[in-house]
Amino acid sequence: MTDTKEAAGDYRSSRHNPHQIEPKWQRRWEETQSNAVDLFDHDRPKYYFLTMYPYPSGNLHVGHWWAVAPADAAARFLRMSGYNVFFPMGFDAFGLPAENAAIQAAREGSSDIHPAHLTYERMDHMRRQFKQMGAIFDWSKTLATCDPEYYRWNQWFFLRMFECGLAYRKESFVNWDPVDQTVLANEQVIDGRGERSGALVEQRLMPQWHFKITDYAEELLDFSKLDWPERVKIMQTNWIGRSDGASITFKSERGDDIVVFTTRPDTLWGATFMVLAPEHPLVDKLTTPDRRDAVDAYVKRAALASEIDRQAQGREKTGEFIGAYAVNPVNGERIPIWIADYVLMTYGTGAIMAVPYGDQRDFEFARQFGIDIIPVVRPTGVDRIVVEELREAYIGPGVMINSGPIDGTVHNGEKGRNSPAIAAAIDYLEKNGLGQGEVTYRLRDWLISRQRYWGTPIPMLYCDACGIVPETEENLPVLLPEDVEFMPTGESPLRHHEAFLNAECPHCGGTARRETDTMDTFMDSSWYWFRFLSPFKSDGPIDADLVKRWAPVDTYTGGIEHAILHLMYARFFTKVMRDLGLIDHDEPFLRLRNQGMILGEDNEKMSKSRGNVIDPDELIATYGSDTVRTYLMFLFPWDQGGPWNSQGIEGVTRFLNRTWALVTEPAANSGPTGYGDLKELRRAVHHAIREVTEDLRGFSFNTAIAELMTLLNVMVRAKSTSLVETAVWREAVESLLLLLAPIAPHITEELWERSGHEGSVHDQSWPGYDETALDTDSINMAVQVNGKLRGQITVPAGADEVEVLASAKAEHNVSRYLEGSSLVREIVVPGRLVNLVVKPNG
RNA sequence: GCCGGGAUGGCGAAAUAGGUAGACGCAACAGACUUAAAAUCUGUCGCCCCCUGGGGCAUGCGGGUUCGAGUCCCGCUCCCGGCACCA
Repeated sequence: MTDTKEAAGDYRSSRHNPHQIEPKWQRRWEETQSNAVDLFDHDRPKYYFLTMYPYPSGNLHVGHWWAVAPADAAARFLRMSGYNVFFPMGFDAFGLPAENAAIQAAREGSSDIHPAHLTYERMDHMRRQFKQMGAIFDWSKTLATCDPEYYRWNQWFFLRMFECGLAYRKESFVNWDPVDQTVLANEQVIDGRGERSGALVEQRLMPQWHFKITDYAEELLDFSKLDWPERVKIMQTNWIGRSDGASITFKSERGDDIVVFTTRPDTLWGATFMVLAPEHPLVDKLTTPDRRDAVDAYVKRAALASEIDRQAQGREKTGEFIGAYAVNPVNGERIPIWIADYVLMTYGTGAIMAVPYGDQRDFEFARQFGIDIIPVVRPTGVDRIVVEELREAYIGPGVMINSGPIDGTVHNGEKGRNSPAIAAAIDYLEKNGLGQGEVTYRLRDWLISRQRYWGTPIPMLYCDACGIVPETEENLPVLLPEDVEFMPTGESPLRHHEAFLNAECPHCGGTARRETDTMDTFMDSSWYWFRFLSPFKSDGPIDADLVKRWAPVDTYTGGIEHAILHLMYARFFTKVMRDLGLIDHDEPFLRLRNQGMILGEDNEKMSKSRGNVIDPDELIATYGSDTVRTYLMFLFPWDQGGPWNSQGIEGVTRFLNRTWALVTEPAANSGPTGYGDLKELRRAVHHAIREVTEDLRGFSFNTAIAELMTLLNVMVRAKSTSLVETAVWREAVESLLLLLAPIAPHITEELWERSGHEGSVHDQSWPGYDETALDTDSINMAVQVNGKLRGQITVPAGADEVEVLASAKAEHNVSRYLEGSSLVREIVVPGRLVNLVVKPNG
């Protein structure tokens, strides 16, 4: 204890001291269980508000605050508005970083880091940090996905999906990350590199578990029940990639069927060659001896090339003729068969009919290798098409030519049967048994296997006698063993854990080996919001009654980076649960809002290596939680994000200090009350109520705070008058605290108490506004002459057009512009402006 | 290349059924209080011209519609994000 400290304390006594009041209220709220949610409360309408749960990285960074604090304000606002709000928080606790820490330790010869211990420690720490934020999370309903009582239900779902064929194992080309030693989903490969490791991804053929998300492709394209940002819906739609077209069966000269998919069956008569993917199974069979060496070499080169290399080859088309020919089913033309890496085995059938006239890639290929081009669509206004003069493929609308039975039909540029020419072609194919209309999707099945330790074990067994056998439900959970030794190579320790590996076959009782792959962690996040409702339920994954009452989630918030992955898997999983009879709704999250990203002060993504990371703990130590929360919400629009600015926080500190002083300091009460002051103050209060209510409803936190600052400024000016004795003043103070409560929960609670109120400010009803209080006696209007602002007038609120015009014309500056001119038009926008249109005389 | 989103003072930003551009805040400048500083309070603050009153120009660039355009239409430039040989 020192004198200076005392003095500082005295000096600051009239200032807001967050370090004193914030811990005080956090303690009080915990003691009184004020954040406890009664999920069985029927009296109020329910509201399930969810924000994406974090990975337990060890510390809340400012991005967590940026994502969560405004969501908390929105949830608090809804609670005051009369809803029973459930706003839970938990941890996405499985995943690579914790395991990598253990592997790193193993490399350094130490073995005292275990992902489980590390993860639980970090979760404890982050839970304490969340409490400092003052969020209304009910911590009695939380979950961690690495808890066996959570992941056993992942396994349970897997078994259900295996039973109905939605989970299956197949050997397929997968993205192998050589650094993380695991397979990655397509979604985790960015520009040919592993999303996490940044390593160049290799193509490997491995047996892997998949979920049949493609069965739901069509339903996933339906967003009609969702209030979601347009761009998220567009991103998912593009990812699913629906293509409307036809599949057509060509025959090789030997008689093999070669099925192709095309969106332009109308151009079939213009097919002058065929291309197979290098991996296509028919390549080997059809290649002629004289082409064998060249084809083999090309196939080998294509297999070795990673995705990024294929792209790096640029626009130049490569390929090899395989010596064989196919027959165009509609006209009997003999066309050469090529292989080329621009045709992908993973899309469509891995084979295409090539129409150089109507497809840019085919055009480039044909030009590269001197293959014929047959024009099949004549654009309007063009009489003659000179093939030699074509610079690029023609993909626009026109009349079909050189196309036998569909000659003269019109391709209007639309997709599928919406184009008469395409419809005619499909009709022709179907009538003659050569093909049929078909829809394909870019979306592929969800690759769920991960060759990692720190995840949910896939509950499957390999029995020498019975083959692939599912674990029985009674044996769940298949526990992840803790006594494992991490390999410096990064290989999963499960592969060497005898006690885990050896199991009894549930079918024959013989010996079986356990699957050592674990599940993609997106499995965990595909149903976690159901589990929040009953985290300790031991006889099933979800509580059907509570789910019926609370699901789906009313508002979900989180980063745009999950626009495709997590959000699409969650939608898929919800539909699967519905089809398994577990729930009866179709969509998990009715309303979605994405926050933008908060960047470092240098306008770059925050990262340790750049040294631009903002530490929220330091900010709180200096300013307190309320200031940090409020500043984050004030800084820029939440859905936009932007760079952190360490200067601006002072403005919010001042705002909260001024609010503190307004409520705690005695009024000067000396000045006179001006005429209309009372009404003006009341107008400002009700205007603020209206604006803040609308802003919080629409997640416009920055403008809500600006409005509160405006109200405070009005009140500070009013405080020096005798207004403070009035009921209007008391209403103003109460309203200010209520409107600010969701944003800055601690200071408002303290001031609510200090201003003599019983109970918590957070248990109060959200204020409503009085429309009539917004009326004014007189209105300011702008006066324009020929659209240019020339003056201002003040007119009585009820003034009619004649009065307004008279007043406008009399305005001294305006009248100057009217002299010597004749008035040709008068425009009055009530309450806004007058525009006088004049023409010079003569 | 295709699909989204964006561009407003020195800075973060407000304002769209077309109607007074720059609310709110930061920074800056000037002043008050103070022995001084901090804090606080008051004032100024888009650019340019001018004598108070005013005037001209301004929402990325160029056109258009309109009495009136940050807002609507056409054509560009740049920035950010997603997808990327998807047949």
